[in-house]
Amino acid sequence: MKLDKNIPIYLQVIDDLKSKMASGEFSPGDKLVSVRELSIEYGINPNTASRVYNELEREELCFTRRGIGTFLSEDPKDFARLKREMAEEIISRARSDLAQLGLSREEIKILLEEEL
Amino acid sequence: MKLDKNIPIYLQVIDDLKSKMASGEFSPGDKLVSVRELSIEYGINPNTASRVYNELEREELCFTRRGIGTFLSEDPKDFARLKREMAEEIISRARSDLAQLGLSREEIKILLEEEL
Amino acid sequence: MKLDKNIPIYLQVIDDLKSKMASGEFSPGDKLVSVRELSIEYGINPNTASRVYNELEREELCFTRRGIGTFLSEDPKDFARLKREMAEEIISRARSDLAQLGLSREEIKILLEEEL
Amino acid sequence: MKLDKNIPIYLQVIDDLKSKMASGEFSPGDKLVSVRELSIEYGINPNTASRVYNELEREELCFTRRGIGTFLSEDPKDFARLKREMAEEIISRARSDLAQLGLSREEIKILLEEEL
DNA sequence: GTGGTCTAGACCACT
DNA sequence: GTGGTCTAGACCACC
Repeated sequence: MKLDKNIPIYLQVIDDLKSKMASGEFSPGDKLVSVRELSIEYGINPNTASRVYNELEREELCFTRRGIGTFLSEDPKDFARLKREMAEEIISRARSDLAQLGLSREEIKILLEEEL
Repeated sequence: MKLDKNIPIYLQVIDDLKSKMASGEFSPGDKLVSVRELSIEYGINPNTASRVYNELEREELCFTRRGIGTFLSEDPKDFARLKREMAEEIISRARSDLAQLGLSREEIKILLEEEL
Repeated sequence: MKLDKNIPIYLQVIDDLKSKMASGEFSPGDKLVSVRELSIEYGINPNTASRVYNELEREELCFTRRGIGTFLSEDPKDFARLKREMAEEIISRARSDLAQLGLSREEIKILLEEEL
Repeated sequence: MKLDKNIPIYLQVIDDLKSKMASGEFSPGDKLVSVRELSIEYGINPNTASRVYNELEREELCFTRRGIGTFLSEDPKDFARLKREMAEEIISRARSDLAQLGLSREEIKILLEEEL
C-alpha cells in the first residue's frame, strides 16, 4: 500500500475549474481570469497556473487568444461531454470502491440504483 | 477552494485495514501483526502503528491482550457493521459529487442504465 | 497480591481536570489552557498533554477549535453526567473495599447510609 | 497536583496483611510465615519484609518470639479494632471524595438509594 | 516476545 | 499563537 500520494496542485485546480464548467457556474465562451489572477486566486505559482490553462486547452475545453486572454470553449457540446465524463468517473469510482468491499456486481447495481 | 488535504498516515493505514476486514481478507478473531511488524510493513513509526490499533480498538473492531497481541473482533456483526458503514460512505460521496455536478435524479438514472 | 500499579500520567491529569469540572471549579464552555501550557503546568511532555485533551474530547467533555484552543463542553448535562459518574465510582469503590473487609451487604448498606 | 505518588512497598504489604486479618482470613494467634518466606511470597527484599512485621508489631497486631516466629495478636479485640479502623478509613475517604465533588448530603442519599 | 507509556523535538495547517 | 501529526528511541509490565 502506498502512503500519501500527493495529488499535484495543477490537477487539483484543473478539477476545480472543470467542476465549475460542468455544474454551470461557467458558460461556453466565458473569459477566464488571467494566468496572473489565477495564480493569486489559488495561491499558486504563475507557472503552475499557466500549466492549468495549457492542459485545459489540450482537452479542447478552452482556447487562448494572444494578447486578449483565455476563453472557455464556445461549443456547449464540450460542456456536455465534460459533464458526462465527470459523472461517469464518479459512478465508475463508486462501483470500483464497492467492488473492493467485496460486493457482487448485482449488489452494487441494486445499491446504486436505489441510493443515487 | 482548498488544496491538497494531507490525510494522516494513521488514518490511511486504518482505512487499509478496514478494507481488508470488509472485503473478507481478514476474518473475525484473526491475530493482527504486532505493532512493530505493522510499523515495518508500512514504513511508519511504532508509535504511529500503535495509534492505528488504538483507534481500531476504540471503534470496537479489535481488542488487545497485553503481552499477547492484537486481535480482530470475534463478532461477525462488527464486520458487517463496518462493511455497511464503508458502503454508505462510498454512496454518500458519490451522491454528493454528482449533486455538485448539477445532475438530476433522472440524468443519474439514465447514466446508470447506460453503463450496464 | 499485586504491588504498586503505576497509574499513567495522562490518566492522572485527566482525573484532575475531571475533578475540577465536577466540583465546579471549571464551568461549561471554559477555555482550557493550551497544550503547551498544560505540559508546563504538570511538568509533562506536550504529547502527553495533548493526549489528555484528546481523551477528554473522546468522552465529549471538551472540544477543540484548530488554531484557537480547547474548550470544555458547553452543555451542563455533560458536567452533570461526569459528576454523577465520579460519585458512583467513589461509592462503588467504598462498597467493594468494605466487602473485602468481610462486611455483609446489609452491614455495608447501613454503614454507608449512616455515615455518608 | 502531584503526580505518581508511589506508595512504599512495605505499606502495601502491611495493608494486604491487615485486610486478611480484618476479613477473617487470618485468626488471632495465627503463626505468620517467616520473614524469609514473606520476602519470597511478595517478591520483596528481606529487609522490607522485616519492616512489615516490625510495623505490625508496633501497632500491637502481632508479636515475635525469638527463635520461634511471628504470631498475630491473640486478642480478638485487636482484630475487631483493626476492622473498625479500616472501615472507618474507607468511609472517611469516600466521604471526603464526595465532598470534594460538591455533593450535598441529600444528593448522596439519593445516590445510595438508587444503587440498591 | 507483546502492547502501553513517555520524552524530545520536529513540521504542518489553521487563525 | 493554536492543536495535530510524526519520528526516534527509551522504559515498563505482562506473558
